[in-house]
Amino acid sequence: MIKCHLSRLLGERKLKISDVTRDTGINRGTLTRLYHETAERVELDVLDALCVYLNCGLPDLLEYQKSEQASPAPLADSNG
Amino acid sequence: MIKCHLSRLLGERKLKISDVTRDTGINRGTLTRLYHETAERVELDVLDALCVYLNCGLPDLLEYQKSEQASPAPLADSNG
DNA sequence: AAAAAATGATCTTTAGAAGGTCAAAAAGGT
DNA sequence: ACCTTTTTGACCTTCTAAAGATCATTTTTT
Repeated sequence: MIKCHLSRLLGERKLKISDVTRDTGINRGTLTRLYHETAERVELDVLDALCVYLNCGLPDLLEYQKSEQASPAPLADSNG
Repeated sequence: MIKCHLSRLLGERKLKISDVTRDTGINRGTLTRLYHETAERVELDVLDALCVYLNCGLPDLLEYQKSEQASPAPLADSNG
């Protein structure tokens, strides 16, 4: 699954959602969804603006947490 | 800006867009947009499925390239 | 306690992914 | 070379969730 660490990042910096909205122009509803991890999509512009604003990399904001590998990566040069 | 390295990842693995569509169920149009970096949004489920399928982390797929950033402490007395 | 600010909830609008189809381009086989 | 199959790009319609706005509640500040 994809984890969003916006709440942690804001907490560490003692920032409020309203601060981020005010300073970046990102919609408050969007930030709220990311904060509470209820967002299902994200605009790349938003990711970019958050990385700029928080001065962090994408991995700090979004993390892929491997749960289980259902199917291994396919081999390309054996067949096909 | 946010760079998407799907084309590189597929190239390295000698995979075609059609392979990914077939194996992951991700919409071909979505993959095409990510491949050509014309996507403006992305579903978190898609990122997750791609990381699982390509057995890679999010940073391998999406990269934040710092270009310019907001200055937290602008200079007032510079002699420009 | 009052005022201001921040947040959660919800509604409508808008943008773009999902899903499908068609034609052109590659790839494969005879 | 030819023909067939697969892949891909382009386009259209449908559907979903972010954008934008507003209201009520909660929290913070004075």
